[in-house]
Amino acid sequence: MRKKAVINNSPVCQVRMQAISDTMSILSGKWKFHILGTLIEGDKLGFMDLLREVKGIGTKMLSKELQDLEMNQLVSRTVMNTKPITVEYSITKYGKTLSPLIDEMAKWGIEYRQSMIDAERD
Amino acid sequence: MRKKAVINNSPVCQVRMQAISDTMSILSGKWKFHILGTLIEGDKLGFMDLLREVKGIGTKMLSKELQDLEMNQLVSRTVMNTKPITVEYSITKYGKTLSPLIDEMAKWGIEYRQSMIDAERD
DNA sequence: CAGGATCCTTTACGATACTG
DNA sequence: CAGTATCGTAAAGGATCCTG
Repeated sequence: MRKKAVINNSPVCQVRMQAISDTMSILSGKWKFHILGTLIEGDKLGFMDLLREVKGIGTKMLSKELQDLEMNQLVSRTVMNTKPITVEYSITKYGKTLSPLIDEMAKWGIEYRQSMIDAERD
Repeated sequence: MRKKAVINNSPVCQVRMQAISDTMSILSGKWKFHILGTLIEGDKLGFMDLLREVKGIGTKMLSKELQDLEMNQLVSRTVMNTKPITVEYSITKYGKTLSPLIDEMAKWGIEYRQSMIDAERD
């Protein structure tokens, strides 16, 4: 009878894993963090503004990702009364609750780059 | 001449975006956070242990993701001197630097669930 | 036990053209 | 301007079988 590795599979831990999955699925894809980051920097941007700022993205992806984010209340979309019509996207109050997470990602990434540079000099 | 939205595209900001991309690409895919989370909870797990703990994953994905993580120094792999051979996977010291990020993901996900529940009762 | 090889499905993503 | 529609490619992921 072999030993079985026992890890912490308490309810708390299951909830944690589920939470991580939730977060990941909401922020999944290549562009969401970029879009959110951009909107956090510069509040109120038009579709074309985002297309320019989020380097490399196309209209299809931008449109789709914005819809996802809007559905999850992370960004708001306002159609302006102009002609031709313009739209203003901005981050919601709720979307701003992602700032600590985004900051952590940026922080870790920066430290990662640094550790790569350090490792090169040996 | 139309107004152009000006956002913060300073070098600092570019670096930040790049850092976020780096982090994402290292932790990309459906399973990396799960594997890391599991290894942080229960240090020293065999391949089969992980296969059991990371619910839903198959051998191919597990194997591939572990290799990715090992390549980035986030987990270590030790072949034991047994027969048949067994392997011990564990999180590295460097891998543990991801804890704050993982914690943030879990935290946000939990709050997200709660906000969904709250929104339901209106 | 640990994992590679193979085959297959599905999803993500991208380029381009078009519309109110 | 702000998208949608269409088409095509590539990558991700999964099921199953096989081997040292």
